[in-house]
Amino acid sequence: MPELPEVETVRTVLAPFVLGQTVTKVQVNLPKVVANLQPAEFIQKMTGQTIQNFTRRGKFLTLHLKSGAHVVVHLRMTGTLTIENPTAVYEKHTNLVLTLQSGKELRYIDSRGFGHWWYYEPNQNDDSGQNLLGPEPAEVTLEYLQQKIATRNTALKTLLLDQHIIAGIGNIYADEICFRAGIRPTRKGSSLTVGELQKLCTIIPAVISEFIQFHHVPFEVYAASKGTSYQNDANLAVYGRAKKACLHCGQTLIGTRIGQRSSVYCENCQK
DNA sequence: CCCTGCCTGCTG
DNA sequence: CAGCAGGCAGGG
Repeated sequence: MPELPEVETVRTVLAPFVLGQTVTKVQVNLPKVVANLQPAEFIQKMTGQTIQNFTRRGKFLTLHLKSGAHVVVHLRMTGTLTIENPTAVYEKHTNLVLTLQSGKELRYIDSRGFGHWWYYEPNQNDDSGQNLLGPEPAEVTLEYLQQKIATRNTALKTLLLDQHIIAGIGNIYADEICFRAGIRPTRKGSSLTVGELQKLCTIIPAVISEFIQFHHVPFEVYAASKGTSYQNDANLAVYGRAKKACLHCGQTLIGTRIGQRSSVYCENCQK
């Protein structure tokens, strides 16, 4: 569910509540959430740790602990993180809870249970997948796209969704990027002109950073929606708008499937 | 490369 | 009720 801009929102909104905090208690309510440890081991290793930094890479979040260990969190489709007082009612599917020295709780809620947490000791190899990610959208260059996109006989949309090529783009922003670039998501990477690759190079970071801005909400707003409202709907040009009028030309937007993912584009504005 | 499984919940 | 959901790994 959350893509890079949403994950970045989670990070910036929650950072003030977790930085410098010591974990006083750990609850694991759904064992499989912790991907690389048994719940009891995770609880034992995490209790008493101090959170020194909270970073994002693609759609992955990392809690850096003062001990040198680190914890990776991936929200997948439905994972959310919230800060609550211990007295607050527990949402259904509250799968993991870290109680902080402030008295507040960092709660991980995930109805589908696809998301994961990984714990790594200081010198342990991080096999969460975040080390295999492509560059952040802001780091993409024309040369890189020529090498990774222009050589591929695969739909542009599918390539944009590949985290090994570029980190952080999901189904929403893949469609939005294609629309903004005026390129049909069905186009093969190999069919793109240098001009189009150049356009992508500018538009990919622009769209991602714009939505990070849109999502910048005060904690109260974030908390009120239980970490699920990212305030992006009003700013989406094509995602979720199949059969509606294109905001640029008025033509009916096409809804289709590309690589098993729902996709929307404008036949007139995108070539 | 395509396809499935992982899960629950919401929508038509 | 079927079908679909903003993600990803694993297998063929």
